[in-house]
Amino acid sequence: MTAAAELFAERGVDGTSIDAIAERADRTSGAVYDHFGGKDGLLLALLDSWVTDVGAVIGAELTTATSLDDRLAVLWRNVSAPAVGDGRWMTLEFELWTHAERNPELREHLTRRYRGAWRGIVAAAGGAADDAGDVGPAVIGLLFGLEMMRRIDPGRVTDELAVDALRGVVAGTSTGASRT
Amino acid sequence: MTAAAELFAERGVDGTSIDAIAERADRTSGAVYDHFGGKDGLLLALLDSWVTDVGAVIGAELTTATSLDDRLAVLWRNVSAPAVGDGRWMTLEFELWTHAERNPELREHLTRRYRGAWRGIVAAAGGAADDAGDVGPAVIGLLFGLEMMRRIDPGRVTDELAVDALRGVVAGTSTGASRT
DNA sequence: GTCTATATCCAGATAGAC
DNA sequence: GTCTATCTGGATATAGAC
Repeated sequence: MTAAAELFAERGVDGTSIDAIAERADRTSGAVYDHFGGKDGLLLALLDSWVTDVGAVIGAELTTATSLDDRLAVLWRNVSAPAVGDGRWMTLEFELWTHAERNPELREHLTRRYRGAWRGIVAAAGGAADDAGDVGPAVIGLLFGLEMMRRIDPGRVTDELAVDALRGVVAGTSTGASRT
Repeated sequence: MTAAAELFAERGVDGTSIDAIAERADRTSGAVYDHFGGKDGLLLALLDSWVTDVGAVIGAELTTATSLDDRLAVLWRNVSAPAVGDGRWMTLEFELWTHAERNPELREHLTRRYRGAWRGIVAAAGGAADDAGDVGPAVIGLLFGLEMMRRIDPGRVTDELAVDALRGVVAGTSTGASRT
């Protein structure tokens, strides 16, 4: 799975053959098929493992963050410069999303996964624990979108910009936000 | 190019062969190579054509939108339910981004393209025309990220949520926003 | 659990004729 | 500007032995 994560990040999922993965892991393709059933199964297994790791890191860092801005900065840091993987897992995450668009089984898996993440955001981003609705998708969406923009023009998306934008989204989607 | 756009959206860029594109266009692969030089050239041409179309639609719709919320709704509608293409161009856009991650030439092209888009956002989203910095990447990032979330769970990301979140981001990243 | 060997198929790309 | 023909390489997936 480590070999697959590396190669997927380097060459993309479609650009990586099972043989290449097996070779990097000092195995043969037969073993990969036996374990994961194919590339999709490997993708799913990888996805699950990654979510666990990043979630754990964020959870740990949040316990030492006091202000809202600190907590938002923790989220952003784990997206823009994560300690997990080789620091490029967002590339892989976007690719998983693309694949899910055309694979119903994978899409259902992602739906479940993201619903959990959205729920987790409420505690991290707001104080309003009763607001289980809009903050989650808005904050995660913004985190992902900002990272996309940052990859396109790294100098343009600063940490300060990210926290400013996140604070705005939290204010705009929390319960009781003013609506024009 | 229409054939390519359709097939890319249906099966993904890597899942589409030049032969398949040529066949749908009632041509042969030789003609495609002659015109675009290969799949990457075709991708670039497609990208340019799409930007022109969507930009024109948004520009037209913005002239009839008066309030800030109306203008933000115009932006969101053209991302979540665009009139251009078969309504699924965001899938293609995300895939182009993924390819750009591993193709410097394509990435430079995207950087130029997005810088233009960010500039265009200032007029649409704010009143503050002097604030050429943070609003653009923040708003486009949020639009893209929200659309990602909507694809994962369509019922969860309503138009109202999107406009609320966009309004928050505009407030948070405009000049003079309060910083804690 | 992993290997070898192989079946089957399709990809990108180019040369040269029309 | 488009075609046919073809070279060359690599992909998925499985069967069966160890």
